[in-house]
Formats: sequence, C-alpha cells, structure tokens
Amino acid sequence: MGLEERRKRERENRKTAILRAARRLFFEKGFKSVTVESIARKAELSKGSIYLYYKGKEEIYAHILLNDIDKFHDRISDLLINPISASEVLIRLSSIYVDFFLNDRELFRILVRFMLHTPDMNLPEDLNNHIIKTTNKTISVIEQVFIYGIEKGEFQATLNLRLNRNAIWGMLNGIISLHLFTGIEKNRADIIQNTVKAGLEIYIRGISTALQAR
Amino acid sequence: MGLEERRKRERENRKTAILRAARRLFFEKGFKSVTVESIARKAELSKGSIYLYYKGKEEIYAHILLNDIDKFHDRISDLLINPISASEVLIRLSSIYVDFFLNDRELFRILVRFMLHTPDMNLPEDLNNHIIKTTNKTISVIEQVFIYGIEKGEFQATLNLRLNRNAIWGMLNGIISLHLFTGIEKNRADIIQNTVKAGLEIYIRGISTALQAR
DNA sequence: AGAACCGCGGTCAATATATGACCGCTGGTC
DNA sequence: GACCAGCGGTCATATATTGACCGCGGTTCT
Repeated sequence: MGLEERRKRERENRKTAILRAARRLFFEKGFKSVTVESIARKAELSKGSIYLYYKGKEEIYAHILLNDIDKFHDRISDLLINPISASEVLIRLSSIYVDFFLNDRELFRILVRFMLHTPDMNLPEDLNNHIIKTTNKTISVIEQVFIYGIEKGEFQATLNLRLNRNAIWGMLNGIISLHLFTGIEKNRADIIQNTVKAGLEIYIRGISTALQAR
Repeated sequence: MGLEERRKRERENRKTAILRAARRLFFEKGFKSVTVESIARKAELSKGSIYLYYKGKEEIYAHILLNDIDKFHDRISDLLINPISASEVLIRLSSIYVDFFLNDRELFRILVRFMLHTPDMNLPEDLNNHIIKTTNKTISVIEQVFIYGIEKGEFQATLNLRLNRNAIWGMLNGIISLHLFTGIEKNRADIIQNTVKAGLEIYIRGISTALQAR
C-alpha cells in the first residue's frame, strides 16, 4: 500500500514485461537475430530503458533461460511427490519433457549444445553453473525413478542406472530433435507424443520384472 | 502496442487510481475532511503527483461527481430500452434510485442541495451546468415513463406529468433522506427498498386506469 | 584486398515524471 | 489579537525514460 512499495512493484512489472517480450522474440527468431530495439518495442519501452533493467541483451537471455530451466525442473520434480508406479512416472516425465521443449525450442537448442559441450555463446559464469547443476538434477530424476521402480519390484534389480538413464534421455532428445529438424509443427505435437510414448512402453517392458516372470 | 500509447494508458491508470482512492475517502468522510495528502497515500502517490493529474482537490471531486452522475443517468436510461410496463419501469427506476444513493450519500447530498439551490461549495461553471443538465435528463425519464404508460392505456390520460413527476421524485428523495438522516445503515437497504416499493405501488394504483375500470 | 557502408549493442545528454519540504492562508484557541 | 495547527497548493530536487548518437564487427562493392 506504500509508496516505495508501488515503485518496487512497477519495477518488477517492467522487468517481467521485458522478459515476456524478449522470450517470444527469442523463441521465434533465436538469440542473434533479435534486436534490443525490437524487444523494447514489444515491451512498449525505448531501447535505453531496457538497460535500466538489465545489463544487456545477454543478461535478458540468461534470465529467460534460468526461468525456463527452473520451471522445467519444477515440473519434473513434482512427479516424484506422489508416484503411482515407476512406469507411469517415466511416461509422464517423457510427456512433460517433449511438451516443454516443443514449446521452447530455443531452450532445447541451448541445452543440447550444452550437453555436446559446444555452447554457441558465452554466458556468464554463474549462469553456466546453474544450467549445468539444474540439468544434472533433472537428469538424476530419471535415475531416482529407476531406483524407485527397483525398490517396488517393478524393474529388474540388476538395472544399470546410468546406462538406462542415458538411453531414455537420448531417446527423448533424439525424437524431439528429429521432429524439430524435419520441421514438424507445434500443432502436430500429438504425433510426437505418441511416438515417444510407444517407444517408451516397449523400452519399459524390456526392463520390467514382468517379462522375467513369464 | 506503441510507446506513446503505453504512456497514455499509464497516465489514465494513474488518473483513475486517484479517482478511486478519492472516491472512497470522500464517500466516508465528506469533501472537507479529506486531505489531498490522504488521497495521495491511498493512491500510492506523493501529494505533488496529484497535481500533475488534476488541478486540485475540487477538480477531483468534480470528476467523481461527473462519473457518478453519468453512471446513474445511464442506469436509469437503460430502463427505457425494453420497457415491460410503465408500472414495472417506475418500480425498477425507484429501486435503482434508492440503491444508487444509499451507496453514494455524498452525491445524494450534493444533488439535494442543488435542487434546493443551496450548493455548499463552488464548483466550476461547466460542471455545474453538466450536473443540472444531466439531473434534468434523469428527471425527465420519469415523465417519459408516464407518457409511455398513458400511450399503453396503463395510466389515466388526464395525468398531470409535471405534478406526478415531482411527486415521485419527492417521495424517493424524502424516503432516502429520512433513512439517511435517522442513520439507517447500508445493510438495512432492503427495509428502505420495501418501504419505497410499497409506497410506490399504492401511488401507481392511484393513477392507473384499472381503478377507473372498477 | 581494402574502402565504403550498414546494422546492431550499448551510452548519455535531454526530457518527462514524481517527490516532499515548504509557503501562505484560514479557522480555532487561549 | 497573538499564536498555532493543519491544510491546499507550489517548486526545487530527484528519479525514470527517451532516442540521437558512437564505435565496432561484418558485408558488399570496386
């Protein structure tokens, strides 16, 4: 209700307005071909004002990445709260994964390049660390699901965690990459989701104890 | 989407924020005992800023009156769009009238003093004219209802328009004044509404053709 | 190759907006 | 009638915003 409070609130609003504007632009054009001027216009500000809120174009980009990565990690982590079965969690996880990156190709591109150790731009040190840390935490969720599945007797106890984690991870990225590369559009997302789901179910069958029981 | 546009929009937002803040204060304390500083605080601005948007306290008050009067007139005018019967319109009109002024005592006080030609403050010339004009238009709605009633054969054709208009108008104001004066509160509004409705129905019976038919 | 040019990220003097200490007046108190 | 308190309104100061401008890296022209 105060006066200081109002200015603070308005400052935050400006910052998020810039982020929202920039996010849409980066999403559809990529980092390089988005100009600061265009961000300013979309945020209904002048170019100079952008620099009152962020150090520069790169920092804006960094914030967007951080937001997206954290949001993604949160969505994935939520799966562990009330797991029904390990298989189910894996399937949901994949669905979230695919959905997220089909809506955020730019982030996907960044993360893939990160994984391949060929980043295409210099991000600030701490952002780099954050990305690596959060990505690892997210990947480790898959491992945790495997552990949970083994504990519940759902998966074979002899499962190689790292190997299987990498397999799932790779499969997801592969399918997404393939579809993005071949230019499939967002409104065909269901096709991709079905492809992933089908592949995953076969994969899960391969590592489940049910197979052994027969 | 533009930049000029954003600033214009924000200016309007500030103006309405001030008006909203001021309205609440005026409503509960009356014109004199509301300080500009208190309006500024409620609108989360400094006192000086208020004067960037309005010439002064009086102008703010004037705008509030204008808004309220126009809104009131609109609500009353809407009744003429799809009239069911003249009696029904009169009853609805009275209900809106009472409801409106129970929620806006300050405006009621002003308008009554206007009608009695004893305004308690000097308002700008054009505001004065607007109030008089709009008030007359609103009063004339009652006359139009009578005319409509006569045309539909609902009321006696010999009805004296001005006399009956004044009677209704006076009755409404009288009942509201009485209740405001005796300190009845807003949450007892139903009692006032029922009083008005009962009185009005008797009045309408008095001027309706149905009586003659018996 | 290198000259000439262009477009962009980033800067900064100029402008617009917001603030609150201050002024003069008024109405009340002793 | 001298004092005071409290208010509406002002204005020098502080903060926020703007867009013309700068320099640099990349691209085209000769």
